[in-house]
Amino acid sequence: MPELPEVETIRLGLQKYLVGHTIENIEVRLPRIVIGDVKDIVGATITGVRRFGKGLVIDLDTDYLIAIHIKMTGQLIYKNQELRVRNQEVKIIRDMHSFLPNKWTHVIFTLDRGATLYYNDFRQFGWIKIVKSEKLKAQSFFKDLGPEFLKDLSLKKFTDIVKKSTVAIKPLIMDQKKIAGLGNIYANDGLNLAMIDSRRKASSLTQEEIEDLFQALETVLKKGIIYGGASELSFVNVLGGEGKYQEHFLVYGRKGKPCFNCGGIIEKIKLGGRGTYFCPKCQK
DNA sequence: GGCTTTGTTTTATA
DNA sequence: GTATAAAACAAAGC
Repeated sequence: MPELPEVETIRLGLQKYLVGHTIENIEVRLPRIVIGDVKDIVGATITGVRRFGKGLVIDLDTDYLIAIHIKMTGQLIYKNQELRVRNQEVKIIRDMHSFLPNKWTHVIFTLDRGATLYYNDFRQFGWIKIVKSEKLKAQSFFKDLGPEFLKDLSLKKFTDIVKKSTVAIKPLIMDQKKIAGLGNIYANDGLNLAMIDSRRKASSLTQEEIEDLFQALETVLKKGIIYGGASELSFVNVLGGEGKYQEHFLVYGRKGKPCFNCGGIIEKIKLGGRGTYFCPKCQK
């Protein structure tokens, strides 16, 4: 699912292709997705793209910005006349990506120089907010976001968070208010790599285990970014191409298969209301 | 038609 | 107020 590495993959693409483009028009096909007034940003030029946890921010040369959360199934796809040949070379993973706009296209940003940015979302969970830049940190989601891996989460901070919580370790590290960026894939895989039982009470982890987990989570997140994210459900990059991390899952989605670490058979349980994959043999 | 999927978001509880 | 838990929400595939 779109987690830190997937959203970072999108950010890198948007940063590369969108900066310098002017927004000429915005067509909103599903009003529920868009919060704020699109008229406020027509004519603005894109200056940069930032990421906060799983959230994206498109900065403009005006007082406004565009904040986007793609939740489970959102896609941001960039098309450009000049890139047409290149786009065709990108492997298409679902029919829904073949033609744009399609029935899951809810917002269409028409940019200058023949470019278009499509927002697709077949479950329609995502949102696009148009807000004054200074109000970003007052928005829900951004307001309560915790520190994040590979950015502003130090081992010390991580240790403090883990030690003072009585919640099971997996739901804890997936709590965006505590730590931003981890979702079900990377939380499961990181716990397997660190050989820690997802059900353990956070405060029961030793200092050594906390350090192992910190390292393991950074490792799987970096790996996710290197592979361009995991195209498990509907994730694609901004050119509509798929990521490769799903070919490297350690435990996520691998119920009944052998653990790469010890050969134990991976089990699936429900923890904190979410599917949890783990190896009962080596995750202690 | 019920169950499952996820990332918030809201509501309830301690 | 804080921490936690559980339910709700969205749509679609099986």
